[in-house]
Amino acid sequence: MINLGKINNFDLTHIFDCGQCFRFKKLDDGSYIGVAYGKVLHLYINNGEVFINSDDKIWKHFLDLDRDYSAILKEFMVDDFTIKAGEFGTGIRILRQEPFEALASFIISQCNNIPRIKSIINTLCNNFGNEIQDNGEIFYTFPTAEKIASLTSEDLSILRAGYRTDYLINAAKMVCSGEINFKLLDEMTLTDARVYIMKVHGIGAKVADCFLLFGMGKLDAFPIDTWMKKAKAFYDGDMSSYGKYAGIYQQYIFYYAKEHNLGK
DNA sequence: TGCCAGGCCGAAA
DNA sequence: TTTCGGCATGGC
Repeated sequence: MINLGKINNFDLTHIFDCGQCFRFKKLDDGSYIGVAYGKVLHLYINNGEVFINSDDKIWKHFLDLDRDYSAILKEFMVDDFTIKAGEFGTGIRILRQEPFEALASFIISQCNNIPRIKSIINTLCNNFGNEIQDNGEIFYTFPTAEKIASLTSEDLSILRAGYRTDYLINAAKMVCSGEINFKLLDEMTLTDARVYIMKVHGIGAKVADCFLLFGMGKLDAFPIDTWMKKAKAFYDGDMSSYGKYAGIYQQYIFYYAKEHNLGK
């Protein structure tokens, strides 16, 4: 394992179990392991120092290591609610997930619970992803859009994903045909990107914002209104001036609100 | 058994 | 423009 040293605002549980990704699991020794970018990532923290199984530069990108989250938190925690949310979610980093994986995952997530989302995605990968090995153990990559586009809803019936299956196949086909172009999305403003992606059948405001935040790195996605309005029923925070990193702030709020059963 | 889950679609009001 | 039933399925 490679020692990355101390990384400020870096908590494995809050990163991998806050609901932004679905393919990482906690091992008995407290480390986390999963697959992203077609590779196995295994990491743990010991005495505040982060250890990682590979020095591939993709992990610096994936883990968003160049961003100063402590500065963001400092700016974020300004009132009772944001302080509680920020303290609760300390250590979250917004993962830079692969666009198609994020898109597919959040299509599957709709009107679903997290254990079942993980189960469906696990079945999807085990059956249609590519096999890779790490220390003699077998893992599976997330299937490509091309692979999913080649399948029928009957092929995917083993997922037991219900009506989401056709949404998934349709989105995969649109990615393959170029009707959805991630590079094009990359250049767009947040507003344009929302309009663009929501033209896809089965992608509404929620899935769109999750995809844009976790899959496209559009940190202004997932804006204030959804959870803050609900949270305001319990707290008096005002997030209106925090546009720049709204997405990150929103993940703190979302995580906190969900864990505390707020906004029902 | 019944409620609900990190929703969305399409029709009706 | 907002509201609402239906949708597949299984975790709890």
